[in-house]
Amino acid sequence: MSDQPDSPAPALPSDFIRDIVAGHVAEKRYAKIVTRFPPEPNGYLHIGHAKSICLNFGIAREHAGQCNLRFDDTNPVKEDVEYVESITRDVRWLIEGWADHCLGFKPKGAHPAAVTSNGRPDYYLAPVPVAEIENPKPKVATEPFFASDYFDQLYAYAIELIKRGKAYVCDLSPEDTEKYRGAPDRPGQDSPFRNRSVAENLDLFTRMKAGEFPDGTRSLRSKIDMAAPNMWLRDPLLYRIRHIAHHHAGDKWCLYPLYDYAHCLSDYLEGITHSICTLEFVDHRPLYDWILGSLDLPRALPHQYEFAKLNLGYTLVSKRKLLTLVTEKVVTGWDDPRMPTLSGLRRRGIPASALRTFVTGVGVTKFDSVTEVAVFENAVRTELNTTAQRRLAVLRPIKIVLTNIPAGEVITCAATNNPQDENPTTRKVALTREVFIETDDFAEVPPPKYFRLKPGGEVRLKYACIIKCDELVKDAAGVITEIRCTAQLDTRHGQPNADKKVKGTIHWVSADPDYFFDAEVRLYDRLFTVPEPAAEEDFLKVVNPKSLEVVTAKLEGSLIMTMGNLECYQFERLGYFVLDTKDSKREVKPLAARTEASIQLVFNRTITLRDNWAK
RNA sequence: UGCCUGAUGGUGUAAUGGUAGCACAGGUGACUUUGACUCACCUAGUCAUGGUUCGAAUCCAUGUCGGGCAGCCA
Repeated sequence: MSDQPDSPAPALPSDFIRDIVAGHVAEKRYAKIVTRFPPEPNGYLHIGHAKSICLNFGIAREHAGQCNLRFDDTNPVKEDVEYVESITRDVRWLIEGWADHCLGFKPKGAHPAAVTSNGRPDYYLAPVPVAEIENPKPKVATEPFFASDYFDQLYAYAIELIKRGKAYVCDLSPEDTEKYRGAPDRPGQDSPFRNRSVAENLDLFTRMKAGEFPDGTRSLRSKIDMAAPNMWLRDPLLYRIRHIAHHHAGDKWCLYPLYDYAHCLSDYLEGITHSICTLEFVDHRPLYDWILGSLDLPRALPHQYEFAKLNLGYTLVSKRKLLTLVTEKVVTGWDDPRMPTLSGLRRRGIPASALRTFVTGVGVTKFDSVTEVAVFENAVRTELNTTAQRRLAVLRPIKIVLTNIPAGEVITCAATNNPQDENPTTRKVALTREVFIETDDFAEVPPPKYFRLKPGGEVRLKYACIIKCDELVKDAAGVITEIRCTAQLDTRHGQPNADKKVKGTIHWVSADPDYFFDAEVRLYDRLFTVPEPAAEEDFLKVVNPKSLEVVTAKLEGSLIMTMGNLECYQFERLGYFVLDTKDSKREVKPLAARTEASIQLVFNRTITLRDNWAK
C-alpha cells in the first residue's frame, strides 16, 4: 500500500455497532473505550473468531481504547491450558502490527483490587496495555485475563445477591430443574426451594463452597420469574457444584459460576464499556442487565451488543465439530493446513493481514448469512500477489531435451522476483540442455485453443527463450518419457529476436542436479464437498476425500539458498506456497551435498492462482 | 401454539424520508515473457400487500419466509 501524502485515507469500517460506539464517544459517555475478546479455552480459535477479534480490537484501535484478551474459563470440565496457549498465540499473530498496542493483558497473578469508585467500595482490575509493558523490554511478567481470577469476587457478589433476596439455593435435581422450567410456550413453576430464608440460603451456599454436597445436588439460582416468556429469565442457575480441579484456579473450588453470571461481572470488574457477542446471546441480554442491576454497583455498567457470526461456504465454523475432525483423525491436528483454525490458516500460509481484510470486508450485521469462499480467496490472492516472491517450480515434471544446447553448458537467465514491485529485482536461473516442464503444459493431442507446447509447436520458457517441439520419445508402454526440442536462443531477453511472440509462456526448472532440488509439496482442496457442511446430518460423510495431494516437486535451485522462515512464494503459474515449518527439516545441506533421496523441505500450497482457462 | 431477531442482484454489504451504490462471483473485450495481475464494458436487487407522504429500501399495519431460545455448555 502506498503512503503518499495525497492518497486518500483508507475508509474506516462502519457498521451498526461502530455507530453505537461512535455515538457514545461523541457524547463522552466513557473516559476510554474498552472491549474484550472472551474465548473459552476449550478448543482452537477459527476464522469465525477472527471476525470477533477484528471487531473488538478494531473498535479499540479506532478510539485509542483497549481490548482485553480474557479467558471465559468457568467450566473446568472442558478446558485445558493447551488451549489458553494456542489461543493467546493465535490472537497475537492475528493482530500483530495492527492492534498490538490495544491488547490488554494484566500483570501475572493480578486479581481485582479493592478501590473506591464514586465514594463507594468497589473492585477493579486495571487493564494494562501490553505495548506499555513489553516495549522495548518486558518490565513485568504479564498474562491474559481469566474469569477464574474473579472467583473470589464473584462469590462475594453471590452472597450479596442472596442477602438482597435475589438468589437462592435450590435442591432440585438437574432433571427436575428442567421440568420446572416449562417450555417456550408454557410457563414454568416455582421451585419448592424458592422461598428459603436468607439465613438458610447463606448457610447452604457456604456449605456448597466447603464441599459438603456432591455434584448436581444443589445449585445457586437467581430469583427472577418462572413465568417469564424469555426462558433465560426463569430463575437461571448462577452456580453449580463440580468437584474437579481448575486449569488456572487450581483445586481451591468445587463450586463454579455459569457463563451468564460470570460474564457480565467479569466485564464490570475489567471496566469493559462494550461487551460484543454473537446473536445467540440476544435472549441473555436481559439477564446480563438483571445481574448487574441487582448489585447496585458503583461504576458505569457495561452493555452487551450482538452481531451475526461468520459463516463460510464449504467450511465448518464450530469448535465442537472441528474437535471431532481432530479426534476422528480426519485431519492431522488443529493446525492441519486444511482446518479453518487460525493455526491451520497460518500454517497454510494465509497472511494475518489478508484474514483481517477479509473479516472486516464481510461487514457486521444482524443477518445470519453465508459468505462465499471466493471472497476469502480474493483477499488472500490480492495480498499475496503484491508480497510474494516469484520462483519457478514444477509439480509434475516431464523432461525436455534441448538438442541444440550441449551437455554441461549453462545459460544464465535473469528472472524477475516480483513484477508488482515498483523497482523489481532479478535473480539468476540456469538454462541447461535438460529441463523439467509441467506435464500439463504439453499435449500430444491438444484441445481447441490450447496454446502451450504441442508436437511441432512453439512455446516460451519464461525468462529464457522460445522452444520448438521436434520429437517425442516414448517407452515400451507408449508413455512419453522425453520431449526433444530446439531452443531458439536468439529469442532470449536482449537478443535480436527477443520480441518474437508466441501464444504460450510456461514455467520450467533445469534438470541439472546442480540447479534444482526436490521438495515435498502438499496441495490442498476444500475439506468438504457441500457448501454448508454444518447443515448436514453427519458432516463426516461429506468430507472431501481429495482434500490433500502430495507430490515431489522440482524447485529452482536458487530458492533453497534464500529460504527463510515462513516466507510466502508464488511458484509461477501454480499458486502461492509456504514452507511448512513443522514438517520441514530446517538444516539445509549445501547444494553439492544434496542427494536425490533427501527430501528436506515441505511446502504447503496456500492457494492456486486464479485460472480462467481450466474449468 | 410463547418470546427474541432478521429479510436489498448469485453471494456479502451500503444508502438512516430525496439519483438503489460498493465488493466478490459471472460474462465480453484490451493488455500480457504467469491463460496471473491490470484496465474497460456488461449482466443482475429493495420478501408480499396495504397505508402515511410531493416523495418510502428507509416510517406504520398486516402477512410470508428465515434464524435463535426449554445445558447444572459458552
